[in-house]
Amino acid sequence: MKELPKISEAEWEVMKILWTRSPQTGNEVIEALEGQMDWKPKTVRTLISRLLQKNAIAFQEAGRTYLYYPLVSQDDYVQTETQSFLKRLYGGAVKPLLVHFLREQKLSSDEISELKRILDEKTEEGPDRDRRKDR
Amino acid sequence: MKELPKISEAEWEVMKILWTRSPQTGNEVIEALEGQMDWKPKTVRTLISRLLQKNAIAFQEAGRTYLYYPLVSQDDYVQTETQSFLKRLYGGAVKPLLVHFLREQKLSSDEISELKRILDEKTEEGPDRDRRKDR
DNA sequence: TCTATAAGACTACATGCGTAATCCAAAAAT
DNA sequence: ATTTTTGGATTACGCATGTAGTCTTATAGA
Repeated sequence: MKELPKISEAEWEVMKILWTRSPQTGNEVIEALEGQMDWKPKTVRTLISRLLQKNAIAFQEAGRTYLYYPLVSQDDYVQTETQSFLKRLYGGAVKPLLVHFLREQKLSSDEISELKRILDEKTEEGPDRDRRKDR
Repeated sequence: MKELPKISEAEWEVMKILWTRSPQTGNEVIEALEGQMDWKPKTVRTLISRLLQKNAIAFQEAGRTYLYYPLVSQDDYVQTETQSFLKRLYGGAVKPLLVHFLREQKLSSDEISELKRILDEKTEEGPDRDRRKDR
């Protein structure tokens, strides 16, 4: 697995914009964030520059301006971040977190059904079979 | 809910030590982290000082030295951090995270059973009842 | 009693981050 | 052709963080 660049919280907002649609010009990104983040345009451009340096995004030139697009997938990111989050707070153990959430969170009956269904699938699959290679 | 001080990653390691046992002297904390974190003693003391400033911990004087203890509970912390993590990565929606984990993670059959049991409890409880006051 | 030690206080310094402003060159407007 | 505008590049600056080192003062040892 390649090294994913560290994306800060503010940078993350920019990434989200580019993940939902890309490529986009700087101005488009700025507009998309407007009203939502209360950042000056220059601030957004700074974030874009930093994401470029980190190789989290890239651009194609389109005449006088650039069209930016992500180089890392949101999925990879969420995956990695979640992993390190878990490690930090729950010592890497997933179950305590799951228990915590299943207990604490409001879930609709539909959601509960869906979760149960997923658990059922896992049961059938054979819970203790060697699944090392399955992803 | 009171404002929890922000605890950095390095500081978190110190907190973990104090959460598992307290109060402890600086040296005890330093020893506890030794071999585990590869920090110079002074580094640990800096972290302790910062945690003091942030009111994350406090101390009682014990003769020539201090006995440190946490002022915030690990539970509160994990709770808050998890909340903001979720908001950041999953837009606050718990279900996608649960789905993600139930799918991706290795869980033993025992664990699966336990999770199902918890879901069953929630079902009985009446999924859409107003549970605002239940914690 | 004088001195060495060591705990805690204070200082240090590079890097990352949030939050921009200024500079520069090319395109657009006049 | 000259001026204005505007994207993008560069620079700014304070605070947090990781990672310590130095200073000070009160005990513990000689």
